[in-house]
Amino acid sequence: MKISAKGEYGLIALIDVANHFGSEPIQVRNIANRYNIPERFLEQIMTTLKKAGLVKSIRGAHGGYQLAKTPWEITLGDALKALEGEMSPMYCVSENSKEQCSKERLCTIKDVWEEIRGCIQKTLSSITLKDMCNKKMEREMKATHMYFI
Amino acid sequence: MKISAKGEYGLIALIDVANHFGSEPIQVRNIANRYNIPERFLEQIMTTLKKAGLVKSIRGAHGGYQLAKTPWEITLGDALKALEGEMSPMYCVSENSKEQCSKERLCTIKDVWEEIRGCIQKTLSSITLKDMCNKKMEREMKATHMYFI
DNA sequence: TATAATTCCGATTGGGAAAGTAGGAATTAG
DNA sequence: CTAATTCCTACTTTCCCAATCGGAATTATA
Repeated sequence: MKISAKGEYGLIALIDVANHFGSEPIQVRNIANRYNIPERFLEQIMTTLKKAGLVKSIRGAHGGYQLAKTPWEITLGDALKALEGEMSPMYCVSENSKEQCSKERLCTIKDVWEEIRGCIQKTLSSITLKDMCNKKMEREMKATHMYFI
Repeated sequence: MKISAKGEYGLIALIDVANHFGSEPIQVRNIANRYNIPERFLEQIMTTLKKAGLVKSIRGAHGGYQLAKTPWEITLGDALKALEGEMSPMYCVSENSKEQCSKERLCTIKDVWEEIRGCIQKTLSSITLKDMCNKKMEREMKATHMYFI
């Protein structure tokens, strides 16, 4: 029950792009170097994020990626749904579960999975990229003793 | 982010054993047949549950498995922890994460994983096998129109 | 005591997905 | 024109889950 490297890398990259919101596009190569992520792998992950409408790309020299929306319009839930599929512990409680489980009528466990899916989703959809950026800034200020006052 | 077949089968089996609490031991073969689980695979899973101290085994003819505690002393959290390892979305927030992540001091995502781990754990540790048995009985009564009154 | 029913132990296999690699096409700034 | 970049498609490699297998050890019972 762990998220994959794709999910982790993708989140890191997306937050990094969010941290540069409003400025020049960010290149895959830079992100990959900053966080020690295999470049060609991250390339593909960015494509996923683009298809999901979370980032937009600018091709050619000086190209790169930018957020497709504002940082407070994108939640971690959006991001992980694009990267990992819906964060649910069991297929039977995923949104796109086509075929209904044959044992559903007598299954007592499904309710549990449903509850867990719910609390995960609630948490993830309450946190925006903006929140993550803010938190990062706080952290860095503490780490470098750059307090206001 | 899905639980494995091992986790699912194991939970089903454990609940089944709980449903027979107080009576004769239940055989792997029977459980496997009842729920259409590969018998030899379930065998191994039961070993896992036994090592975790959730069931006890009786060897030889007329042997089988019984709960090692009462159904209200075992939570779904206990069971899944034995079967799947701790239910957390990321290694860095698992109890037994030996080596601390080198980027931890500046990592803003860990808090999120921690929160998710917490809510999953809270849910799972609040539900006992007894609860599952009760729920099952309710379901079956409804399904067969055996209402009291 | 022989037999059948079990759990127990260790090894092995097969498949599929995750993780990463690779080549080159298309696009664009300078 | 050139260098920097994304884009597209395919391939490889690695790993682990799921399942299978053979047989040993244990035990009730006929």
